[in-house]
Amino acid sequence: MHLPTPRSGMADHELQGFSTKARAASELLKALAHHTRLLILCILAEEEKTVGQIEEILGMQQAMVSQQLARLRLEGLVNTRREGRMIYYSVGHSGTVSLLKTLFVMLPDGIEQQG
Amino acid sequence: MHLPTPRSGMADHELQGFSTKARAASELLKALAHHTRLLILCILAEEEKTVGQIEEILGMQQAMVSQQLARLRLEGLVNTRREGRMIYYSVGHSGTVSLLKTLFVMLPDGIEQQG
DNA sequence: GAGGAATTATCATTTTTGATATATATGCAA
DNA sequence: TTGCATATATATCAAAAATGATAATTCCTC
Repeated sequence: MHLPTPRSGMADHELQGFSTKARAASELLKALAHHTRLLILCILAEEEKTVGQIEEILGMQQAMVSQQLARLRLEGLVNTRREGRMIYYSVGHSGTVSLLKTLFVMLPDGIEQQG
Repeated sequence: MHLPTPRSGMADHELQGFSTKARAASELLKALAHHTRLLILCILAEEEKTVGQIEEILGMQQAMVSQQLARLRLEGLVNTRREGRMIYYSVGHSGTVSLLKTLFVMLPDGIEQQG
C-alpha cells in the first residue's frame, strides 16, 4: 500500500483526488478521536457487547454511550445485531483494531498523572 | 501489544488509567484528523520538505501550512531542522506512517480489504 | 552594522464544528 | 397497558478552522 502523496507539478485533478481521500480519512479519524469512543472500541475489540453492558463497564450515562455509538455507526466503525430489546455492538472493520494497536504504541510511556 | 480494555467490575483506579490513556490517544488522533495535516504527513513520509515546498505542492496559503505544521509539532508528529532561513520538516514518529497506511486502507475505496 | 527581501511563525477575528447534559421518543416484550 | 433498552432532539458551552495582518529570523548588499 502506498499513501496518497501529492507531489510538485502534479496535475490538478490528481491532487484533488488525494485531497478527497484525505478528507475521507480525516472523517474516520474524527470519529475515532474521542476518549469515550476509543474505550468503547477497545471493549468491543475483545467481544461484542450490548449498550447496557458498555454503560456498566464505563460507568457512564445511557444517552452518552448511545450518542457515541451513533457516531461510530455513522462511520461504519461498529456493527449492530438486535436480540430482543437489546442491541449488540461489535467492531465493524478489522483495520480499526490494527489502527488502535499502532496508536497506543505511539503514546509516550505511562507517566503517572493526577486524577 | 494489548489495548487498554475496561472490563466489568474493574477497580476504579485501573479504569481511570485506561481513561487517561484513551485521552492521550484521542489527542494524537485529533492532531491527525485534518485533511491538510494528513496530506502534509503523506508528503513528509516520502522525504523531508521545507514549508515553502509544502505550500507549493499543496497550493495553499503560507499561514495555513505553517499553522498546521505547528499543530503537528505540538504533538511530536513532525521534526524540524533549520538550514539557513529555511526549515525542513520530517515525520517525527515511525508509528505515524504505519498508522496512515492502515487508515487509508480502511477507506471505502479499498472495499476489497474489508472484513 | 543598517536596510531590505525571503522564509517561517504567530496573532486576532469570525465562523464552524464538536462535546455534554437533559429531555423526550421509539421499539420490543411481558 | 407497563416497563425496559436504546435512540434521537435540543440547548448550552467550548474548541477548532480559515483568513488576513503582523512579527521574528536569517541572509544579502551596501
